[in-house]
Amino acid sequence: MNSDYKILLVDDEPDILEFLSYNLKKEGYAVCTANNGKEAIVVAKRENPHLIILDVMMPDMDGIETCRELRALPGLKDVMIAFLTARSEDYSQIAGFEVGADDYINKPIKPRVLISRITALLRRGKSTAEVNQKMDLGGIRIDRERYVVVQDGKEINLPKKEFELLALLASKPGKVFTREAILDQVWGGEVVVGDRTIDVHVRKLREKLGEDFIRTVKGIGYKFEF
Amino acid sequence: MNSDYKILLVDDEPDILEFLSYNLKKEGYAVCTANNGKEAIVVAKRENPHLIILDVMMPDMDGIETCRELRALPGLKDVMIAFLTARSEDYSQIAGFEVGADDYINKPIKPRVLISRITALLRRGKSTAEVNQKMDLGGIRIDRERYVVVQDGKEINLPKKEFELLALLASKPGKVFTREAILDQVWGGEVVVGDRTIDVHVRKLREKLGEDFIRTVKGIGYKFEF
DNA sequence: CGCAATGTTAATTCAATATTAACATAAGAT
DNA sequence: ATCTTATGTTAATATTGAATTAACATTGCG
Repeated sequence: MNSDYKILLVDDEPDILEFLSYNLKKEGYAVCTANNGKEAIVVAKRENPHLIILDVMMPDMDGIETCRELRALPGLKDVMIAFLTARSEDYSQIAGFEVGADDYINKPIKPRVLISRITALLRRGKSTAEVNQKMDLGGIRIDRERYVVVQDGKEINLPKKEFELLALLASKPGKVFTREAILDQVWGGEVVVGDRTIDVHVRKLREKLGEDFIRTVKGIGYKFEF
Repeated sequence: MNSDYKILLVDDEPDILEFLSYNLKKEGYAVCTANNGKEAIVVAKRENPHLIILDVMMPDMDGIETCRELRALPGLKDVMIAFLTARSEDYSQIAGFEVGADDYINKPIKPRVLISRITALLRRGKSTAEVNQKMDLGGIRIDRERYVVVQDGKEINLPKKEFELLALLASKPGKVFTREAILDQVWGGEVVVGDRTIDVHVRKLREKLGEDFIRTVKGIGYKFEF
C-alpha cells in the first residue's frame, strides 16, 4: 500500500491544496499540508514526510527559500522535494535545482501525471531512505545493511536467526515479546520448532553480547534492555 | 571540469542533435550521438555514458522502448536517462517514468534550462556513477574505464561477469548483497540463471584476488570487505 | 518443597554454500 | 566459414556451519 509514504503539500492557495490532497489520498498516500513556508518547516520537522511538494510562488517565503531552509535541517537531508511551478517560470526551474530540488511539476496539474511523477520520485528516494535502517542502543548498533552488530566499535557477526532475533527484541527496547510473537516474527508463522529453540538462541546472543542485554520475563517472554 | 561526464544524445533529427551537441560541448561535456534506438544501444554499450538524453518520438524504436532495452543491459543500470518530449505529450511522461526515466525535458529547449537540468541530473547520479569510475580499496583498484583490476600494482584481467560482480560488491564495501540483488544487477532482471552460478563466479574471484575479500553471509548473500 | 518454566551443553540434523568437472556458448583467429 | 580458446552455466557431490533437538540442570514462584 502507498500509505507507507507520507507527503507534505505546501501551497498558499487552499484550492490547490485541496485538489492535490484529494488526489494523493485517493492513491493511498498519507497527506499533510501547510499554507506557507514557515508552517512547512514546522510541519516537516514534526511529520518527517518522505516527499515535500512546494509551490514556488508563495507570499513571504517562496518555495526556493523554503527549500533551502528545509535542506538545512539535519533530519531532512534525504527528503525528496518537488516544486510546483507555472509552466512559464523557467527561472525557478534553474534556481530550484540549484537549491537541491529533486523534481518540479508544472501547473496546471493533471492527476495522472502527478501520480506517476510522485511514484517515480518516491522510488528514487527509497534507496537512501532504506539505507538508514540502523538502530543505536546502549553501545550496540544493529546495522541491517551490513548485517553486523557493532558493540563498542567491535563488529560482531551473527548468524541469521540470532541477528533477526536480536533485531526484533531491540526494535522495541523494553517491550516484552512473547515466545509466540518471537516465533511468528523470526521463524515465520507456519514453522514449528521445539520448545527450547528460542532459549538456545538467546543463550548464544548472551554469550556474544553480554548477559545483561536480554532479560527473561518468566512466564511471558523476553525483552531487550540497556 | 565538466568533461568528467559523458553524455549520449539520441534523436532522429540531425538539427536537434547538432543544437544540443553544440550547447553541451560548450559547457565542457563529452558528447556522443546516435540517430535512432538501435544505434543508441550499440553506442551506449561502447561508450558507457553518464547520461543519456532520448527523444521520445523516433521512427522504428521510440524513446520509451529504447529506454526499456537500455535499462535491461546490466552495465547500464545506473545511467541517468532523460527524455525529450514535445510539451503536450503527457502520456509519454507517464510511460517514461514507468520505464525508469530520471527526468524529462520539454521542447522547445532553452539552453539555460537544459544545462541547469543536466547539472542537477548528473549530480544526482553522481553517487553511483562517480564511484564506478575508480575505486580503491584494500590494495585493490577497480578501473572501469580500462576494465581491469589492479592489485598491488599487478593488473588482473577479469572476464565481464566476474568484473561486474566484483565491481558491484566493491561499490559498497561492507554492504551485504543478496543473491537476488546480485542477479538483478549483474545478470539483468529477465535472465534466469541458477543460484550456483553466483557461487562459481565468487570462487573464481577468490582464486584470483585472495580468499578474504569476499565474505559470504550465510542465508543472506555476499559482501566485500578489506 | 514441588513443579513448571527456563537454562545449558553437546550431539544431531539439515540447508546453504563450495567445489569440481563437464557442457554450452560466444568471441577471436586462421 | 572453421577451428580455437575464453567465458559462462549447469549438474552432481562434498563440505560447512547454522539450526534444532535431546537430555539433563537449574531457577524461582505458588
